Amino acid sequence: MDTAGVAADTMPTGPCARIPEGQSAFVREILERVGDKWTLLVIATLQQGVRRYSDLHHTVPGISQRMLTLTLRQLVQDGLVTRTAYAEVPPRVEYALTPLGISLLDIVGALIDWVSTHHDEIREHRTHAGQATRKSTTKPTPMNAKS
Amino acid sequence: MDTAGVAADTMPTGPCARIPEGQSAFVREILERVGDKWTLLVIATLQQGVRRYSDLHHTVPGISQRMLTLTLRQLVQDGLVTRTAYAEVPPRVEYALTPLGISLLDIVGALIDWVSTHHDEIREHRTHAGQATRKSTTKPTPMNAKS
DNA sequence: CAGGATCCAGTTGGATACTG
DNA sequence: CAGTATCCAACTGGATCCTG
Repeated sequence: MDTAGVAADTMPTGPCARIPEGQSAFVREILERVGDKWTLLVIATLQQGVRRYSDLHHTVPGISQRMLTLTLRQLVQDGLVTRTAYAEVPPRVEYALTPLGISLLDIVGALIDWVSTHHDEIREHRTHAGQATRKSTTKPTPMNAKS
Repeated sequence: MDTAGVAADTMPTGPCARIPEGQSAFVREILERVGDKWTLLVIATLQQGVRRYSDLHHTVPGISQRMLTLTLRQLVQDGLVTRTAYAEVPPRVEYALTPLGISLLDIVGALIDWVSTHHDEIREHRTHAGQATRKSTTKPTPMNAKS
């Protein structure tokens, strides 16, 4: 899958192809959206259907009420999740993914898949890192005879 | 917008359809890898070819030496980027993406593409959010539970 | 030029307690 | 049950100075 060229439309590979500043703003926007600690986890849980607050609190291991509330509120505000509150005596609130949220989850699935595929490869690098990164013993074209 | 019945009725996957704990660990690993402030930006810059330290420092707007060094070191350690140091009088170090890093960038491209497509949609939600998310005045089916 | 070391501000996020 | 509010520890990341 390393040979697949999916979306490189706005990324010209020319010699002077510096990174567009607008593009970096986009990258930032992604990270601020899904790059926090719980957003993706909540979305992934919501993928399996409508969930109540306590359900989410129980399903996502280790999340606090504060973080769950904050994450959900952000997701609702961004239109990725719907919130439905029932005015019952025991309060009941249900959260569900919107089509927009589902589409995001679809993209994220590819990322999860990537990590599942390469995470052992990465871990291998992490363990004994630093043998080819040494001073260039292979000598590509060093020593420009500066002096 | 208010059609929250996206997949509400579809409650399959049985009672034990909770999110796999191993999966959440994977999600975490993704975020800790590419979810920081600069990693994706550096990778995106490296997509355009081999870059020197100062090149990266100049190309990625606003990054500090500390963060550039830390990000690069992490990427090299994970096997996503190669580091080549030339033993010249003016030190020269070049960074380049490995096939693994390229494959990651390919996945991330899809994410960028998603944001490019839906970011105006999200912004629209963010601006006037909070009218359909109110207490259910429509009274869906507030059936009194048993107790 | 490339990067290490240190200090410090801003932010994230967890634990707890309280409310409607 | 479904949050809200407050406090606080940990981490992130920027600025600056220093080294090979």
